[in-house]
Amino acid sequence: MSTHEDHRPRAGRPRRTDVARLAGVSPATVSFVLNKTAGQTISDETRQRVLQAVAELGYRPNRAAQGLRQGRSATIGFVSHDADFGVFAASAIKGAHEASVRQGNLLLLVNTGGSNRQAAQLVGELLDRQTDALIFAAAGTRSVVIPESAGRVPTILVNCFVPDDSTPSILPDEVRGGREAAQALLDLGHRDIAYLTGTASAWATKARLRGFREALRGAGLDPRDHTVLSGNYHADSGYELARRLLRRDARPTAIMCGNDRMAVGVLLALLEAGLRVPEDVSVMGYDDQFQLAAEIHPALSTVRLPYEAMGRLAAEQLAADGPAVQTGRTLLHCPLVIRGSTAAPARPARG
Amino acid sequence: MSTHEDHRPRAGRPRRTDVARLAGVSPATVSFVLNKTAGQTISDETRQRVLQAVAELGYRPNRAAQGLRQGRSATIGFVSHDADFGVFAASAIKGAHEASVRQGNLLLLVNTGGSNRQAAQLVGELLDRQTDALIFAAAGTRSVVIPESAGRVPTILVNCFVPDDSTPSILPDEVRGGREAAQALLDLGHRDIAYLTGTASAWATKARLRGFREALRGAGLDPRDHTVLSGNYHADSGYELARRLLRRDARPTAIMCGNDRMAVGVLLALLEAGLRVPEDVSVMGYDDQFQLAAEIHPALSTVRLPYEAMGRLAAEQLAADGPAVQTGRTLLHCPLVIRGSTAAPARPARG
DNA sequence: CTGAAAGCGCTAACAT
DNA sequence: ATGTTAGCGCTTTCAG
Repeated sequence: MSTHEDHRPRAGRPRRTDVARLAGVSPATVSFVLNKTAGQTISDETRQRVLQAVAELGYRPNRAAQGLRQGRSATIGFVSHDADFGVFAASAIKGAHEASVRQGNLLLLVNTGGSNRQAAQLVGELLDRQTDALIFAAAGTRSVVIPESAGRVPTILVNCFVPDDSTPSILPDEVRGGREAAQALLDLGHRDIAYLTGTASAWATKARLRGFREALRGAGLDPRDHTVLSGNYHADSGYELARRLLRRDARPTAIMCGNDRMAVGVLLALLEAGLRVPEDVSVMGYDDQFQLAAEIHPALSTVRLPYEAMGRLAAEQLAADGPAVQTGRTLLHCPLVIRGSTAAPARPARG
Repeated sequence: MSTHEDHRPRAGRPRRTDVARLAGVSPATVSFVLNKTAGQTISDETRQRVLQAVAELGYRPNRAAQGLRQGRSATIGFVSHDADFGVFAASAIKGAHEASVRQGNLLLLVNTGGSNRQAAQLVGELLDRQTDALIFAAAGTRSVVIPESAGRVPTILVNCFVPDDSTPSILPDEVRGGREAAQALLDLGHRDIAYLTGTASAWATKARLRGFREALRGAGLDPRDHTVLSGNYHADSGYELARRLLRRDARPTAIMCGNDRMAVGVLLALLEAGLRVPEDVSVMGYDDQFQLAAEIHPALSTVRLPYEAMGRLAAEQLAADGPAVQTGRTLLHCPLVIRGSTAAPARPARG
C-alpha cells in the first residue's frame, strides 16, 4: 500500500530499471554499459545481456533526467532577433542545426520579433530549460544589445555584434564582398559603374560601399566620378533608382545593386526601357538569394552571403567550447558567383 | 551545528531551497506560492515573504527538474521534413512559435532534409527530450510517412498528410485558391486565360488546376479551350513557358502562374517581348511570397498561402489537446491579394 | 496554514 | 566486475 500514489501517465517508455530487471543486473550497470563509463570494466557477457535487453525494450535514456543529473541538456538556444523571420534565419538555422546534430545537440528556437524586451524574456525561457549555450542571430547585420542573462552560458553572435566585442561574433566580410564584386566588373572592362545601394545607414551598406570604392581606387579611378544612389534593399527601390539613372544623359555600362531583390527591380526597369542585360548593361546583385538569383533571367551574378556557414561555424565553436573558444569578430568570406547578368561592355570604356 | 555549507560549484542559479531559506519557510511552501497550487491556502504574509525572496534572488524554477517530475517539458518538437529549409518553414515556424510562446511552450526544431531515416532519428532525439507534442511540416504539400515513434505524443501535420488521414493535418485550400484566382480574372472580363502551372505531379498543382477549371466552367467556358503548360515552380520555367506562349498566334489576355517565382519569370519574358503588364497582359501569381510579390514592379496580384496561420493553428490545436482535438484534414483559406499586375483586358474578350 | 518526505529517471562516487 | 546509494531541483501527497 504505497502512501504516495503517482497516477501520472508514465509515457509508456521503458526505464532504466526495466532494462536492468530484464538483463538481470543492477540499474547502475545499465548506465555503465550505455555510457561506456571510463574506469568501469564490465564483463563482455554482461554487456551483451544489457545491450540485448536495451534492444528488446527499445530503451532510450530520458535526456531530461540525464540533464537534471549532469547539468546539461544537449540543447542549444537559437535566438532569432529580428522582426522578419525569413531567409536569413532559415539559412543560419539550417547551418547551426546541422553542426549541432552532429554533436548530439538540438536547437531550441525563439524569435524575438526584434524587441529587446522579448529577447530578455525568451532568453529567460531558454535558460530555464537549461540550454547549454546560446546563438544570437540578427537578419540585418547590426549592433545589438543582448540580455544580461545571456552571460550565464557560452554565447556567440551571428550576423550581429556588441559594440565592445565582448561577446564573440561571426560576420560576413562585406568590405571584401563589395570590393570583389566591383573588381569583377572592372576586370570585365567596365569603367563606368553605378552603385544602387541598400539602406544607407545599414552596416552592410557602408561596408560594401567601402569595398566598391577601394576597388575603384585600386584601378586608378576616382570614386567621385561614379554615381551612387541609395535605396532600401527592396525590389521596388531598385526599380525606382534604375529609372532615375536612365533619365540621365550618361548611362553607366554596369550597375551594382544593394542586393538581389534590388537587382530584380533594376532588371525590370532596364527591360521596360528596352535595354538588354548583359548586352547593354551589366547587373551585379548581392546575397545570392535562394530561389531567386540563380533562377531569374538572366541569372544574376552576385556575391554569396554565407549565412549557412555562419550558423554552422557558430554551433561548431560553441561545441569546441573550452579554452579554444573564439573571441572578437570572425569575418567569413562572401564568394563571388558569376552568372549571366554580367559581361564585358559593348564598347570599350575609352571608346 | 550549522547545516553543512554547500561546496559543490552550483551553476550560479538560486534553487528553491535558497528561496525557502531566505523567506524562512519550507521549500514546499515556495512551490505552493509560485504554482498557486489549488487546494493550498497560504497566508498573505507568507506569500509576500516568499515573493520578496524570489524577487531578491531572481529565482526561476528549473524547468528540466519540473519536467522530470511532471512528465512534461513545456517544449514542442517542430520537424521540418524537407530538403529545402526556406521560406515555408520560416513562416510556419513563426506562426507555431508565436502560438506556443503564448502558452508557455518553446519549439525544439529539427530539419530532416527530407529523409525518412533522418526523420525517424530526429524524432527519436525529440522524444528523448520529452517534447510534449510534435508538429510535422513539409515545404511542398504532400503525402508523408511519419516515424512510428511519433505516435507516442500528440502529433499534427502541417502542409502534409498521411494517406489514411489517421493523423490530423492542416492544409491550404488550394482548390478554392485556384478557383478564386481564376474567378478574379474572369470578373475583370478576361475570357482567354492561360495557366502556366508548377510541377505537374505536385498535389498543389493539381488542386489549383482543378479550381481553375471549376471557375472556367462556372463562367460557361470550356477548360479545353484554354492553354495549360506545365513548369516546375522555378522562375526560369515561368520565363521559358511565357516565351513559348508568345510564339503562338493567339495571345491570352491573362496568364495565371504556378507561383510568384514563375510569375516573375513571366514578367521578365513579357517585358523582353515589349509587352506591358497589366495593360497588354494580366499576370496572376500564387503564394504571396514574402519580399517578392509585393515589391516587384508591377506588384503581383496573387493568392496568399497561409503558412504562418497554419503553424499557429497547429500549435493552438496541440495546446487544446484534450478531447477537442481535431481529426482529419483542416483546410485553410488562401485569400486573394489583388495588386497591380492584373487589370481588365484592353479589348473586350468578345470584341 | 505549513512542513516532511517520497519520488521523476538518471549518473557517479563509493562500496563490495 | 558489479551493486548501493546519494543526490540533480522540483511537485505533491499526507501529516501536523
